[in-house]
Amino acid sequence: MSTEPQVPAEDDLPEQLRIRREKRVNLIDRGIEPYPVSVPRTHSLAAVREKYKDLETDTATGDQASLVGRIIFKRDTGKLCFATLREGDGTEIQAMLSLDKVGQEQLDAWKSDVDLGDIVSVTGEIITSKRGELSLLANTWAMASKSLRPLPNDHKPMSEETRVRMRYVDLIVRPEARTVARLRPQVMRSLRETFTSQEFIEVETPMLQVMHGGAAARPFKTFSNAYDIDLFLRIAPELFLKRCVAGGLERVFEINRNFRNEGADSSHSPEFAMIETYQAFGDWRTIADLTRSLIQNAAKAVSGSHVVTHMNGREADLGGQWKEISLYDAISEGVGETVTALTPIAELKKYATKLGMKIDPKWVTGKLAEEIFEHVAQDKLIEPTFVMGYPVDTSPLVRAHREIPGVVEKWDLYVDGFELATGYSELVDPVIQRERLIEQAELGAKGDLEAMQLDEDFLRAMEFGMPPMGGMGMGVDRLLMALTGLGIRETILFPLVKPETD
RNA sequence: GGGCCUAUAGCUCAGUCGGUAGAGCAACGGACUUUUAAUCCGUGGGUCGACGGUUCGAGCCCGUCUGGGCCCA
Repeated sequence: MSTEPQVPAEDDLPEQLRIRREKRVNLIDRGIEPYPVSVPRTHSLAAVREKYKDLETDTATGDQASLVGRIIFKRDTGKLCFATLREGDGTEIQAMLSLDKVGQEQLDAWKSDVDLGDIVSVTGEIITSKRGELSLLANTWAMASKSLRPLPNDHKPMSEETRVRMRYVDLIVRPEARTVARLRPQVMRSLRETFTSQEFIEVETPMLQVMHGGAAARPFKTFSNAYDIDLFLRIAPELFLKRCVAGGLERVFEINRNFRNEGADSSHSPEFAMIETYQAFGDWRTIADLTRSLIQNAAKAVSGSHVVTHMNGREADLGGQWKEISLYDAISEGVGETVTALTPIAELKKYATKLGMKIDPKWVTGKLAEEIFEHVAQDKLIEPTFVMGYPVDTSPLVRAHREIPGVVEKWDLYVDGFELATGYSELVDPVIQRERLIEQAELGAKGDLEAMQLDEDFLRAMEFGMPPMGGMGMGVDRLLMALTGLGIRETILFPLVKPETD
């Protein structure tokens, strides 16, 4: 079965598709190339807009230009035709074709050959119209690329499914889609600049891994013919970045794709871009400072200040020092009793039941505590908030808290109610690390599909001596969400969608 | 995994009580030398997601499946 869109036999085509195909054939029959190798273009539309921005109404400049753009608006009248050309950055300029400039033959051809969505080249004089619109008054025109499909209605937004399945059309018709597409590289550049300014170096570690580790998640599995072994698409780069730090690359980061074989919804995608970074001789506090500067600099890069404006108009202030709360204090407040990492699971279950939560019997004590926290507090975590101090049994790669028993030096950063980043004082004791990973392997043997595997090579690296370090992971797509207020499928150009079926 | 909503023209959507399928934009033919979602006259365009069932008759009711969305676990 092909996943290509099926084009039915010619005579079965919907009317509008059939007519456009006939127009293409008609062009060829008249010796006109519908897809020429090149067309005249002397200026970008943006350059013309910039140069003539102060031109008064109804002015003829005498300046000649050849402009190219996609027709997004077209109005044919008897002897004077108007069309709006749009180029990639969204800049638009009007083209005007009048009988006395282009002649009857070219005017008729324009009316019959050109449709909304076609890409055309027009050559003529830069003018402003009687209504003040900056325009090119054509002497001649040429087809640059004939569109065989009608553009969607410009005045009604496309459904979300159509936008995602046909992002190219979304980009043509919706300025916000192009804005978001350009926002991502701005953020990426800002992140790399912040890292570089603090002497972090970017490394690239394997995406195909012999064993999956570094996070609790189900992996995608694949197979190497050459090595005759199963491979996993990585769920996290953590264990390789720590190998780098062991080797003396003291400050490293990686921005790249992770893959998790789990559900997809408005904040989860099976493949997603992730930042991970490790700083030798740092800890969870220094890495929190780094995280804040990464996010605040990104906000400044896209909006000019630490206050970002979401697509729905809401303003979010990401500036200043951020609030810190203790996980167990928040739980205690939520249930009205003192809860610590040492509170027995039976008591936690009692509190959870009283809150009306459904309890998964597979949850360990720490997992239950985290679930209670999310239940009582997540909705309140709108302004940026570091949630400090997580249970040890859900965090096998984190160092024990230097004061609080049963707790590790781990924070989660929440913004707009979702988890944006997580940071640790990393566990570097190879003996304790081995014990924790063996516990994970036992969970895996018992059927926990998210448990980590025992990575002997990683442990060997740690046994050579890893410096104390802080580490952090942050979802790039989620950072985009925090900066724009959009859902994850809007921040990813081509999110995974199930194939269309006929 | 469970619940609810949803699928109709190229796009966005209506469709009442089960009785010949509708609108706007888009398209096609015509008029118009300053239009900005122009206006005016005329025209065409549908396997109503798929498969079954009930019925004299199904876009509508029932079942199954597929895609999409939301909520819950």
